[in-house]
Amino acid sequence: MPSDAQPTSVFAKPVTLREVAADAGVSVATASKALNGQGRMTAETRERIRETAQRLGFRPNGLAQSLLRRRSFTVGLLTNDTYGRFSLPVMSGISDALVDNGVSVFLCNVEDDPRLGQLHVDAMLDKRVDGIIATGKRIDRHLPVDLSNLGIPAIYAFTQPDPGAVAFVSDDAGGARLAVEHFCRLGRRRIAHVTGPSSFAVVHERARAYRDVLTEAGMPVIEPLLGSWSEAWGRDAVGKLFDGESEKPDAVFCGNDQIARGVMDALRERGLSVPDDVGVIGFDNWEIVAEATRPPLTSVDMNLAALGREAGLTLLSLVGGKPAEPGIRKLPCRLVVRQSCGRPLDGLKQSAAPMASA
Amino acid sequence: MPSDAQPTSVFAKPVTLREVAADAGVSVATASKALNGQGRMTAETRERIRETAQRLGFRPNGLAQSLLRRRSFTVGLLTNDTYGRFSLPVMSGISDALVDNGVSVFLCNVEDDPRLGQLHVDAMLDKRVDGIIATGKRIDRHLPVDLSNLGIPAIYAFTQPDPGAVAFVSDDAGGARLAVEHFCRLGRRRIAHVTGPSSFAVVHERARAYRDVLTEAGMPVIEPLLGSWSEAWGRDAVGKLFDGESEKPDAVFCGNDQIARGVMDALRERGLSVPDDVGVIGFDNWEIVAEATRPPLTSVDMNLAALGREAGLTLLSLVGGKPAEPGIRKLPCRLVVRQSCGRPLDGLKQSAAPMASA
DNA sequence: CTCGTTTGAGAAAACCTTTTCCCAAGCTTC
DNA sequence: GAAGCTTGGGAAAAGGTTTTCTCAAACGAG
Repeated sequence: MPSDAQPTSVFAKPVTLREVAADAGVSVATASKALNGQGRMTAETRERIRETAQRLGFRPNGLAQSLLRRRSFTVGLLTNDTYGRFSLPVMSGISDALVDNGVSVFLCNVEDDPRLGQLHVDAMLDKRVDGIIATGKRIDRHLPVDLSNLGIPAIYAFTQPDPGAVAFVSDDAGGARLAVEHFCRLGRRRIAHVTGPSSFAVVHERARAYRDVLTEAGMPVIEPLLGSWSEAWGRDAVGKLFDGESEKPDAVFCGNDQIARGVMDALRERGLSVPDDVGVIGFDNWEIVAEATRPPLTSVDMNLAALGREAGLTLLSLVGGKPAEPGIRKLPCRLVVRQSCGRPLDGLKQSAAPMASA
Repeated sequence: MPSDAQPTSVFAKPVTLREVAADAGVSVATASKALNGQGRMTAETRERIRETAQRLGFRPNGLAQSLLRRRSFTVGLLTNDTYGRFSLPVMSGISDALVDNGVSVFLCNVEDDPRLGQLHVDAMLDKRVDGIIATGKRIDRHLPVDLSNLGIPAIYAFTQPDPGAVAFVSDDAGGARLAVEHFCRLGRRRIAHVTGPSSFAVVHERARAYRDVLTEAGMPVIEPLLGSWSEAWGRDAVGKLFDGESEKPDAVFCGNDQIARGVMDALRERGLSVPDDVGVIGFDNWEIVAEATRPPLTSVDMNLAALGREAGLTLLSLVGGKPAEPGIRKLPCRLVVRQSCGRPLDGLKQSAAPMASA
């Protein structure tokens, strides 16, 4: 004896406002107003309609609403970051910021294929997204799409923007300062920098900050070692830093967590202790890597979720008609301290004496 | 002197079919038919309308179309996989399969929060998605959402389905067989298995396959070592396997790539060579890990993109009204051979002689 | 020359909701 | 008792497209 109160059978046709109105014995106009708290009517009528809607499982058709409001409550997110290492936190931030406003996000991976990019942008335009956010895996490359004359707002997050657009990126120089200054405060005297290839803009930005901090502090600058973003390069770099005749570093600031991991592995294989002999700091705070190193890796976090949130909110206000200052906004990084950078060398070990054991 | 052919100024209101029709001097009905290749009219009329639409930059309003067709060409993807390690390949497969049909994907991270799950499901329902796909980070846990009486088709991909639903998962037992049989073919005689915690169903499934293959081959079974999914556990497990008095393994099949990495690191630290002394195979084929190990890691790939593609296509046919057999479909894994498992021991080293160096 | 058929194109309904305008009934006020 | 106001609610347009009917003109056959 099934209760027939709930008409929700599998694949039932959604119930419309018209049906609710009919059931409650009013017009669709009145029903609409009742459910939206608009118009004037007796409390009794309003309640009866509400109840009917509830009972029937009415749910307003978003497509019809969107059509009328000329607003789909939908945004598109384009990315070329296959692993989602950067995009996913950004996505998550965007989604967080928008879900409360009833806005959903289309995620589209465009690889580096302009055809695919066009395909997805067209699909978004057809679906009348309210705006588009572009994100990527590096700040200095443009996605293979043209978002400049779409008729809807576009925002760039962690990827190279069009000129005149609004963009949010991480403050890489600031992040690098955070790391190097932390080493300084901890009493490290010879700080090296191992980073990625010269073709990345952030490599130069961070290297410059590295130099600046050390120069300001009157400490020796070791020419940054440029290579690839891999563990293998991190291991190689340790050879270059520790094999020569010159004085050995007591700290290494790495361009990403994978390099840091390589550095740490190589140091251990040489019998050097991290953090006692050499402190290590990474970049990206990719937890899956940072928490697997021995000891866990101190790393610069780019606050990508916050960046995504900002981007989402800004897009929303753009959609709402409020103009936004075009240009690139750099959002601060933060240092996530774990154990690879060591604790303050207080008294115990005040002079610059790297390589205690070995 | 700007060319005034293109009316596409920034934030221009989209041009409608009505405007195209007016400009071409026909009715909207005719215009619609002309652009869709429907109806009958002179080739001249059709061409003129097409050209007008082109010139005006007309793009049919998908919302209006969806409203009429009762089909939004949109699907929702729910996941709780924060790192996207499993979800992203699935997502990519789904997207690949659907983009050609003009279908876009809403991605929603529901964490493990029922409130968030409900929120996102409601948003999808409001937006009239044609169907929903649930995916996750493990096969034996259900997402914190109820997809059973939504009135639209739901499919499960790489996550625990509702009873009676359609689901696609990886064939973990098959994947394990692939790995162990590969070791057998390569001539390894003592194959160990280091895997994750007992609370995961796949741990038992794979362990069983491991036992079965060895038993069938008349080879010794070492009781599988259950621990966590971490590198640290992989390193510990090497201690357990190689410290005792019993005969040492010459191969280790690991439950994921991180464990495999830990195993390889520990073996190297003991002076054992991979693959010469001990072969190692991982699971997941997480390239970022598998390609960073020394040497690169042979690993079982669950073909998640293909799984996503299947799920997408099946959902599409469900949406189209074709019924699908409910139940769980296991999709085959494949072995990605790199260097950690070694090459066939041909002649050179036919007897079982592990631990050559040490 | 007339009847029937084909051709080209338009009118209108449908999809579902929101909002503006309008109207009738009841009430107050003088 | 009439004029004006308030109250409760409905009719209709709007949003943009597709599709089914309908219709007039042109054409062919007898």
